[in-house]
Amino acid sequence: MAKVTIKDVAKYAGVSTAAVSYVINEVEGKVSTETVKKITDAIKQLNYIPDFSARSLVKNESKLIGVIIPQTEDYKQLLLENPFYSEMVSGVESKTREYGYHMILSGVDKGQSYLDISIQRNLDGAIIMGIYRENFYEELKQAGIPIVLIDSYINDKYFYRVGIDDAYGGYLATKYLIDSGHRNIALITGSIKKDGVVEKRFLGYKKALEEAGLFYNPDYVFESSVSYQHGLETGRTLSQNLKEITAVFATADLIALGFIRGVKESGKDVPRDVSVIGFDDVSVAKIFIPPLTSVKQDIFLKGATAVELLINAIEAGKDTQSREVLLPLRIVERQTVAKV
Amino acid sequence: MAKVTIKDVAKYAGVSTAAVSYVINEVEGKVSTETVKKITDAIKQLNYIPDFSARSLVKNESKLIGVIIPQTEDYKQLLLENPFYSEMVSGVESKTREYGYHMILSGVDKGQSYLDISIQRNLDGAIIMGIYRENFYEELKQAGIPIVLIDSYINDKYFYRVGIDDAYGGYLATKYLIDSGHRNIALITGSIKKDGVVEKRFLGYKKALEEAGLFYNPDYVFESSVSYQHGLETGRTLSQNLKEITAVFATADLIALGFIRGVKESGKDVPRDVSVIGFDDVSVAKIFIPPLTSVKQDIFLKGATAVELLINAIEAGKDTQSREVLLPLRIVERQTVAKV
DNA sequence: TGTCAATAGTTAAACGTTTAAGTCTGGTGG
DNA sequence: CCACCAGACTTAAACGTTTAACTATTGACA
Repeated sequence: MAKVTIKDVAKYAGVSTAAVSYVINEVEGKVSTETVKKITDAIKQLNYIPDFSARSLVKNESKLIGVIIPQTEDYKQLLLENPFYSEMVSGVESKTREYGYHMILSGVDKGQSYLDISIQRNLDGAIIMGIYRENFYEELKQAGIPIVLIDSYINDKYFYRVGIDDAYGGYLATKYLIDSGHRNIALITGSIKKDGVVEKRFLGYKKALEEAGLFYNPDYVFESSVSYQHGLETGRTLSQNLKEITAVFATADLIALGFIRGVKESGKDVPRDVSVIGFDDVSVAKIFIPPLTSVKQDIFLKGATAVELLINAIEAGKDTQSREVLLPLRIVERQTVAKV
Repeated sequence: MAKVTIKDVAKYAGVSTAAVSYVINEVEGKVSTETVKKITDAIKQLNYIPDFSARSLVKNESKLIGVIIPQTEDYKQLLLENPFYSEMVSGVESKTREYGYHMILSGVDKGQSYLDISIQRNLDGAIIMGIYRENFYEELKQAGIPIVLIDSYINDKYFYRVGIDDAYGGYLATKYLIDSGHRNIALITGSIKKDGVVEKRFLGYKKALEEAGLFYNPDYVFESSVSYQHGLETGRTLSQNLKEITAVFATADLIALGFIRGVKESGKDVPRDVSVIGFDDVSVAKIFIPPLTSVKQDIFLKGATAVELLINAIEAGKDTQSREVLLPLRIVERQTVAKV
């Protein structure tokens, strides 16, 4: 069954391919209403569906956007097991489809530049989640397409950005613990890199302590990777000698969950022996036992918003309203922090 | 910065575009080694990257595969929050990239046929996860491309399939509970549809009971949706009057997790008051408290295997070895079932 | 010396669209 | 009645590749 092309439609309707193209693209005043009818009928009859590759070639637009999410260290596997990313991708797909685009979800191979796929596929735009090596962004600009960065503090006007106020989030979490009566609050966190999301949260933590007249104790920060494993390990060690620490702010829910597990393994309890607050409010946070108190951000919306920014930029050209949107944050109280 | 095309390369190297094309496609014996060198140099110099749209047009292959996963009932959102699907997608992406393909991840809109995107994008193949309405498959066949179905019992030789032996899995789970000394075993499950995955697991459950000389009691099966919510609710109601039930087989981890939560809410404990075994061994199962005993399948591998089957079919044409692969299953013992 | 074949290229059509430029056919206004 | 124009189309080039068919050169061999 050979592919039905615009030529078949033209022949069937007894017109030129140009006429057909005009009605597909709804060009005004080029073809009379009766001919339009003939053509739309033919399209229906033959079940014609345009070929985006061919269109892409001449119009230089593909209705395709690229989405990259971080990978494991061996570059083999997307961090899609992390609910944070999968929820975000879900938001992206939803809006993408709503706008009549499709999305290519991909990681980037070791040596490869993201530029490659952008050119190969003629991407109209791209959404990048998370942080990459510095010159990655320079490569990206070469592509010459609109790009939105999610959760990045890269200060470059070329990029559109959607994120949250991470410093405020860190502040919020810490203040919540302080307001609950805690004084000695540990921080369990991924690696604190200059201008990274994690650093901002850390800064918020410090600010809240300071504001409350509390002493910032570097011994209270446990810095490693943002992973369940890191939480688990510090939960284990920390609960051996809990000394004066009564509460913990984990800069990601996954860390918090690991921590709680580590604590429980050691026979202690959350929140009886130590309180925990997480960050992100990933979907598992609420089904966990005990349900995790966390700084909630709307992850699905984050993905969806990125698409809106992007498609605005693609279609409106330069004159898009905002280059940056910050989504709201709020504490959701569940059962992992005790009032003292 | 205009796009660099094969013509630019040809001009730069002082040859025809055909020659360039031959070296890109590594056609043997068409161009001399020295000319190859000239051309590859030119490609490097100009940083030329082929345009897949153009290639797709003439070769009628896009190096693009489509991946559809189920959606929420309003068709707005992918079931990507469900770790089962996100892990599988991760497996798909990994292998896809390894083979030099890209993947379009998409849901299907209400009225739309999946055929549309297949034709629009010239997909080389597709992977369908989960179950859809019956005539969906008929539409799919129209596309004329290889398609692999994951977790489907559709009996149609057109499709490639990867799955597990669900009946065996159900049997395994139930037998494990029986071997642990349980006699009155409830089943909490999504809706049991003819030839669905869930029905097979149910059948396995019955078989294990039978084999052990136990009475199958229809009052012990709680059938609704495969969701955390369903588990939660039956956990709540069931723990009110636990009468003689001592163990529960949930046909999905998410259900099991909800159930445990419901039980705990009512002041009872797992596995003290009731044992629970899940199915799938989703990544959260092991980080849950208590860690969930479950029938493990390798979800990532499932996605990856689907890609391998698919790309074999695409590239080898008809003569691919197997049209169907069943992945192994095994119990992973954790802390939710008690020996009595 | 003439024939043939192998090697190393080139030419040009084709893939399925879009779109600027061209053509034809009736009007309409002067 | 002529010039002009608007409306409704068609023609054909272009987008960036691939590839079948062709050409030109060289060399081997009878």
